[in-house]
Amino acid sequence: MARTQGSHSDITGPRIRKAALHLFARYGYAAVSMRQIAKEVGVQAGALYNYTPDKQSLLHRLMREHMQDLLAALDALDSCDDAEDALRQFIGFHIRFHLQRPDEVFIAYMELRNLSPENFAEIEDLRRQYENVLESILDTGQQAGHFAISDTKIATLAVIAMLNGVMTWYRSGGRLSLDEVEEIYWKMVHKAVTV
Amino acid sequence: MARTQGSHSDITGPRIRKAALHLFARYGYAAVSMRQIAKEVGVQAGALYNYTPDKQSLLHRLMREHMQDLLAALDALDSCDDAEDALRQFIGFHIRFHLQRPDEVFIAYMELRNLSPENFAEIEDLRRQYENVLESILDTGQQAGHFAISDTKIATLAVIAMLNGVMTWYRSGGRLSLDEVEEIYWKMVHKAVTV
DNA sequence: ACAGTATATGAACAGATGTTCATATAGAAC
DNA sequence: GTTCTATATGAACATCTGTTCATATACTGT
Repeated sequence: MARTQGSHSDITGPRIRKAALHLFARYGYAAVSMRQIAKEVGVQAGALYNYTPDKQSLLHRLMREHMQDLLAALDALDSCDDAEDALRQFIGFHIRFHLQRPDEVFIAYMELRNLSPENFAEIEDLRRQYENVLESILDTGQQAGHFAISDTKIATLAVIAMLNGVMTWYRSGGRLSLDEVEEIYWKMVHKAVTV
Repeated sequence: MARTQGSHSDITGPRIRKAALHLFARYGYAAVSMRQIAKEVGVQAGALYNYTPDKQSLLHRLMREHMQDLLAALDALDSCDDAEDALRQFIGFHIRFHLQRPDEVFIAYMELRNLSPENFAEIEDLRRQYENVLESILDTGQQAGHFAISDTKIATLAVIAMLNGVMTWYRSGGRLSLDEVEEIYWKMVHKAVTV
């Protein structure tokens, strides 16, 4: 056999990335073979190389696109003049965006060490950009006298780490609604950064 | 050749676990081969099987021993009557214990999905025990009227997630001393859980 | 209908994988 | 010194690894 009926790069390409995303998130990049990805797509392993130069690039692309989507979505929010409003908005955005993309989040977090040095540097830069947005919010509130934070750099990392914790336990249809989760975290974070 | 000079299970055993710990933390369980571990120890791959029935058991043992050490160390602390004292003590303990064992912590966190179902259940149980200690502290303080927490279960996970964030950025000899880090996190957590 | 291009197959590559085992030597006990 | 056991070797097993490539078929434009 050779080219199959209905085959199209517009279809196969996304399907490959979706399968890779799913498998990488579930078993880890190193534990997943190109043949497993191909099998999930319903294709032979060789066909994958029409869509990625190698396995590493497949991982890198998934992570890069995720981080770019994250930054674009954050950028699309209405801007808030008040730091407290901005912080609340950030918390809600972070929780909702990440809960909608559990696989991407998991990979972006767990597979950093499987990136080549150049690819790693690029992803780290995107991550830093995201953190900087929160840090600016905390800085602004601090200078306006609304917040009382010992160290805004650390507070930034602490808040993000805390919010990321949600991904490990939240299940939709569970005890708490998304609104409730958002409210609980907002209360905790707000108290933590306020005088 | 066969048995080598100076060979002893009391020496080789720990060296194998140390090498596995180091390599698993650095490259991930799936990405590390038995031959790599053997090479780091200075031995042939076959010799590893005098010390572990298989690769999976090697990972499991490392994780189990780490969690048991953690629980034992926590248990050895002086007990505090006051919930605020207990919380502060817990925060300091968590940060210091985990920073002393970065490889173990990393593995216990990242390699859960590479455990067999039975092994996973065992490690999860130990983790739960640890979380329960913090949850009791929060419950006690809540009932005594010192804390104002919407949901102690979530607050427990939030605090631990926040503290775990320290492992990703703290470097000894860096900008902040351990005492300073502890103080900053204590302030944030204390404010977050207080009225 | 035909030519050109896009997209797949499937075999092949060299090497790595976890694990087993017959065998050999080192150390311990008497 | 002899016997027994603990501890290693190194070859072998079948299978899997990422990647390449000649080839064949499906689609696209004329």
